Amino acid sequence: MKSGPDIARVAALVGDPARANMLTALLDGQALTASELAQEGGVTVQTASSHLGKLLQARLVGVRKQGRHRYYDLGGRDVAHMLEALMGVAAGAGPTRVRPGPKEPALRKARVCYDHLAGDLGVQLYEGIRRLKLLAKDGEAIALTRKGRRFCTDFAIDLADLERLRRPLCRECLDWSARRSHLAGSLGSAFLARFYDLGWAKRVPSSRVVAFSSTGEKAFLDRFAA
Amino acid sequence: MKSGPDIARVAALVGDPARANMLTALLDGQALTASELAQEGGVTVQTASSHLGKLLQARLVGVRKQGRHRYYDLGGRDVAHMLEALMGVAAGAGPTRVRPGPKEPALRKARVCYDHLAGDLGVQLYEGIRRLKLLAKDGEAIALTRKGRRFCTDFAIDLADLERLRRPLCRECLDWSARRSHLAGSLGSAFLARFYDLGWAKRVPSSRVVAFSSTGEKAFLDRFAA
DNA sequence: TAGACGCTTCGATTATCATCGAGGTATGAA
DNA sequence: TTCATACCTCGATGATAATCGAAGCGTCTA
Repeated sequence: MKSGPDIARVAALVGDPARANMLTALLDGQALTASELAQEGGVTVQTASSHLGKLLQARLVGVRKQGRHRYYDLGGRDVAHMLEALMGVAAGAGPTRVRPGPKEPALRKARVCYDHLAGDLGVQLYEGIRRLKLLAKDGEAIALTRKGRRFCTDFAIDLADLERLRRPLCRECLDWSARRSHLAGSLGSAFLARFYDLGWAKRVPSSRVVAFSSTGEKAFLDRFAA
Repeated sequence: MKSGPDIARVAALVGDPARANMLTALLDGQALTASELAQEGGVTVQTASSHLGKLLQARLVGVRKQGRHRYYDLGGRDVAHMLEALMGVAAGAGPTRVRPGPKEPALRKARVCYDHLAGDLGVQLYEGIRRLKLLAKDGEAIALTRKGRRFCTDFAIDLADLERLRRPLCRECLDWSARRSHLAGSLGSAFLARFYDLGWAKRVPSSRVVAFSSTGEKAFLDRFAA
């Protein structure tokens, strides 16, 4: 009966609206201060502090002290993955369907998932580079082909840098809106950073939306969704 | 702020211990009656009924009436996936670490995940058939190679049968214990069924453990983990 | 040193929800 | 019909936990 990990404990933590909002706010990978998270959660700082204490104890978030601020970030990639999985279920569940707010279509199109691109464009990116044979499945891991490595160099992504990290280079991540995979891992992260650098896209403040400029989107589609 | 699906609602549902236990009991894909689920959850039937009503409304479970019984099963594959993701986080979280009960190692080695094989042996199966080039990634979906199709026929798996279903043939599923992918989809399901048929393994009653006989395990490793 | 700021801890209040007894409604058996 | 089973609904009870005011503790600025 009591087999496997204690799933109810962590689910209950995410089950509180205030905490859920905080976690979702952290889902883009950037760290936020306790007061900012209180704002995101729609509660006072005292309440938020209590919540953060619990999340911290369960390792769902981490902290870095910096001066008189305390920066909280997500506990890890598996936490992000779990949250996205929850969204996948929540999206198609309940009689109280999520009413598609004004931001919804934008989120569906392109958003940040921890530190890489998700949404329609994220899926297009992944499928594009698969179609161009820049990536190949080799056994368990996805790996860059020779052609892929050349492409990255051309695209000003320093592979040597990425490979020094202990983090896997390529990884699939399931998209809750598109229900398809997109590219995660350090390479996914590097791609997104490059899009920012090139001025193709930028983050919309205080949301997970990634806004592509019209020229940026054209360039993006040109490269990857040919 | 209020962007994306209502994650707290579903998390709160899973957050109750009784409901969590019920869901975990359903994770192996077989349907259970309301009374059986009450037992699994450690509550009376009235309480269980209340819980099941909520889970049903949120589509986390489904029902089939059959005579005077009501068979509940998991709402879908995405629900199963979410639960596994939660386990992944719960496994490595909290100061109250899960104490590895007697069943734990067995669960880690081989268990049922909805309807296919998970755990170490599940991962070995997947990696084995990848290594043998029976599967290939083609764009977005994983597909059987010609060699793979021949293998299945030899292994007495009726592909034509499987392909009539609307369900995808091959699919990856992330393992919470091994943190690697294993094979899901109707093919994953067919493989497991075949292992039962061959007498290589059988289910341990009222648990998710899949017990391989010693000869069965040898045959399994011979084929897939060569 | 004083004061402002960011955050946490403590304590009291309140609302939510799981729980189960009692009673009600289908289904199946005798 | 009558009884038993499987399940659900209703209502009362109780425990848990979210919430915020007040107060305390570091840290930065002047």
